[in-house]
Amino acid sequence: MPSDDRPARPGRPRAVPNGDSALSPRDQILDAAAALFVEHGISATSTRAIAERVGIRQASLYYHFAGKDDMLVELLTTSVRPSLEVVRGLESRVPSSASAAGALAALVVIDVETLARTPHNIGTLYLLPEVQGERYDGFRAERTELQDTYGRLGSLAADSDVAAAISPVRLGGILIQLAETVIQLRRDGAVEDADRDAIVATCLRACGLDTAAVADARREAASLLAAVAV
Amino acid sequence: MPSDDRPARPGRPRAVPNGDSALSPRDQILDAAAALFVEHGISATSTRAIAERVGIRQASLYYHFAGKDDMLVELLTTSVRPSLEVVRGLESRVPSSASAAGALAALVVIDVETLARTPHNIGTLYLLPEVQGERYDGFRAERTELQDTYGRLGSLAADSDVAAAISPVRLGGILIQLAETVIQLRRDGAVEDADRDAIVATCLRACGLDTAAVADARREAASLLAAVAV
DNA sequence: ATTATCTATAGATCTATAGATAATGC
DNA sequence: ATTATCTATAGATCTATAGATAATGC
Repeated sequence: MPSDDRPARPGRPRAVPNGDSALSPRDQILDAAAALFVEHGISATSTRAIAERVGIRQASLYYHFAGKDDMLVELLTTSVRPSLEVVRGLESRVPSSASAAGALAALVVIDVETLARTPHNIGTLYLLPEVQGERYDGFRAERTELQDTYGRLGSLAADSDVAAAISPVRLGGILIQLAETVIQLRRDGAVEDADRDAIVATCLRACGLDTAAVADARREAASLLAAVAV
Repeated sequence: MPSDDRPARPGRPRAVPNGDSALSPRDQILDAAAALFVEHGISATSTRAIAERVGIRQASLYYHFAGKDDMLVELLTTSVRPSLEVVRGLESRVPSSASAAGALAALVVIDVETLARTPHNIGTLYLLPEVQGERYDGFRAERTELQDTYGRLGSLAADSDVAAAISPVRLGGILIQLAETVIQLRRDGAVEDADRDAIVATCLRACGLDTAAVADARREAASLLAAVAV
């Protein structure tokens, strides 16, 4: 059996031995905090509960984090960062090498995919009242940047009737909300391909694209993403 | 001045006199709890904080409610109930006296309006993790009924391409989420007519309706609502 | 010596109950 | 007598710090 005892790190051993997590203690804590924050909320999660889930004593958390807030900040950033990075690359290609509709479709695909894969569905954390405090302005700014991109691409992609009726800011709010539908879906159960497809298509239709235009945009998105792919 | 001293009720007077609220003590408590739950979350709101906001002592809450849970249940129900009632009346008119698209438009208008007017934006409470517990099954069932109605009306109203691509359940999830965009908008600031219009139009477009069909549905919704009006 | 944990605990809550009290209403 | 409040408080947390300890690494 390949029971490799990973390079034992210095420090007093845990009262309850580590189990087999390959994660650093820091990441073990973040993972436990994420699961509990999502399930019970932030204030309802005690530092003791987090520690218990990790398998260490409550006080030991403070060696790694200043407190729950500190953990939260790190969790929040991981939940937008990936979309944001792809997005920054994407927008620069419009309209020279990509249509706005194609780029929007790609954005939605990426964002939905990121949210669908996020550990413990931490996208839900954004909805919690604690996160509305100034303490998290930095994170909210990143999310706003994402929303603005939705607004810009959406307005560019929009059919003239939609563009006339809905301002970019409003459209951005609606589109990001649509993409985030996936968060709610995950709450209720598994997210299937058909769910993702439905969300992407709805975002495009929200901009006034018809069935043919939707199909075109998706095709374009697929190749765009293949080009940017990791 | 019409400073009518409302019929003084029996009971020991408050240490800090009532101010001028026309609400019953029970409703004063609900109102304070709503504001604090929305702003800080449920667990982060102490019974002491609620009492303080009302202007009574912490222990006095327990004369009216068994605890925070008890208040929450009541708040949640007020936030769906109104939409639900109108909705039950609405659906029965399809397709005899109303088209599905017209009825869907009416549903969205009502729901958005209800959420836009709800005191302290208590629609946000639904998003909190505490509400996912079984304790609130009853409430969640009502919300599911609303979602199902969105799914049924949406699928009936849908253009054949959309109907083929998106199942009623999924469509219901997407549409209710769209309507609830108004909750997020309220978080950021005032909700304007243009916001409501944008949401209603987007729901219809999500079903594959084009500009002309959207306009028709809205017109129909207006007269439907006039007929059901309070 | 450094690192990562541990044990112990102070101080600050927070919830919910017991029992007293100050009004009204009969 | 009934009602709606009050005061006081027990018991259960919960957070964050101080200081000890058991490893590794030099």
